[in-house]
Amino acid sequence: MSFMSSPVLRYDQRVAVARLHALLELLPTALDKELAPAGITSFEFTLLEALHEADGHRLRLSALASRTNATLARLSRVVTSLERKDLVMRAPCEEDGRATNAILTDAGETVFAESAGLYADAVRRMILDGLDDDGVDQLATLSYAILSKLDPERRLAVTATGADSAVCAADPSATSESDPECAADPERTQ
Amino acid sequence: MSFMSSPVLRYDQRVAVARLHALLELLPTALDKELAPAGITSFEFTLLEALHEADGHRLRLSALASRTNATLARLSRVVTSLERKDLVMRAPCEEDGRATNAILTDAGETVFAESAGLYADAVRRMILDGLDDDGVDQLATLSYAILSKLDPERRLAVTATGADSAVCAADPSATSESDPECAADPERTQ
DNA sequence: TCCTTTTTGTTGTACCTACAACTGAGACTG
DNA sequence: CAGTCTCAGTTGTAGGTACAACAAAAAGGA
Repeated sequence: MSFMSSPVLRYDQRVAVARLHALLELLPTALDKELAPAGITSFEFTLLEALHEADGHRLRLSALASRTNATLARLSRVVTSLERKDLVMRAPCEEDGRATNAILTDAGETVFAESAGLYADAVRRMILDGLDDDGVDQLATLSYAILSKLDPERRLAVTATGADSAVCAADPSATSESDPECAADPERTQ
Repeated sequence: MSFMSSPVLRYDQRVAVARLHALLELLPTALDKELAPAGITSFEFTLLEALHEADGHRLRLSALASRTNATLARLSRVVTSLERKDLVMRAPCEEDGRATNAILTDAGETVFAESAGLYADAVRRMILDGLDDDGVDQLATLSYAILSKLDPERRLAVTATGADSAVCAADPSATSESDPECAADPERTQ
């Protein structure tokens, strides 16, 4: 019990971590500000995007939680908020009485379409623009490496193996026999 | 007005951004959980660390804001909270009647010392462990590239040029003639 | 069938953060 | 010195998020 992992980090490690920390502090707020004109947050955009890409424009809350890397509790509240703005509807799931589907409304689809450009521009301007192809590749690899340590059991959509993991537009055959009424996805955040 | 920057991103870009987004969502919470045993948040640790490294264990609130990439409003509240826990004291600045110094107390020093190992371990386990030296270097470079776009005027400590930028343990001669009574640092967050 | 466990959400509570309005102290001008 | 401007911090308010306790449905066992 005398040495424990050395208490301090190397200088270059500290620099890297400090910068990452600054990024964690600043980027979310900055992204949110870019989407403010559309009346939604960056997280809400991700949610609308997940619904847009989903079969039947609907997804179970637990599936949404997995896609958006959020807690079910958080998701429930955000969906309630989006419901008040008429961007999303709730509908009970026919197949499973416990489950609830979140469904993108027409108004939600409109807002998503409007904010998609806004979001893409923001992402380009604040993240991608200075990076060459190698940089993008490194960003993906590094992020994945860290995420893997945060989610070793690969319960999240981002760390899931397979082509549909992060951003594929819909995964038509994700669950074998489920009809569009109940979008499935067994994984959840916590 | 017919083409606007192409509305969608390339697949590899979307993957990288989605992963980064997941990181922004998950890492802060995960880090906070690691520090919970010490009774402070990751942000509070950064604040204590900044004070610990500062000359005379004191820093003006605006300087702290710059170091921690936070708003002055936020900082004011966090310092109040730390004051209630006796980890930090407030003292008016002798040189400038407007300014307030935050001073690390002995108890604060103790908590910092205790949580430093906790934090270093967490950072290693959740961020650094899977990365080789190239990875660390890429992380630093990528983060800096993005931060530069968020803070083009280099008002923040992380993006400041010079050796004291991110993590140097104290910068003894930061301000030419200021005595330890009033730690200076003209830059602020907003 | 009855009982227990797991899964899916929901909600009470507490805390944290952003934004904007505000106070008080220097600085600068005439 | 009055008037104005800027700077440093504080605080009201609103909204977001986490954690834990909860209810209801489904699954699994004896």
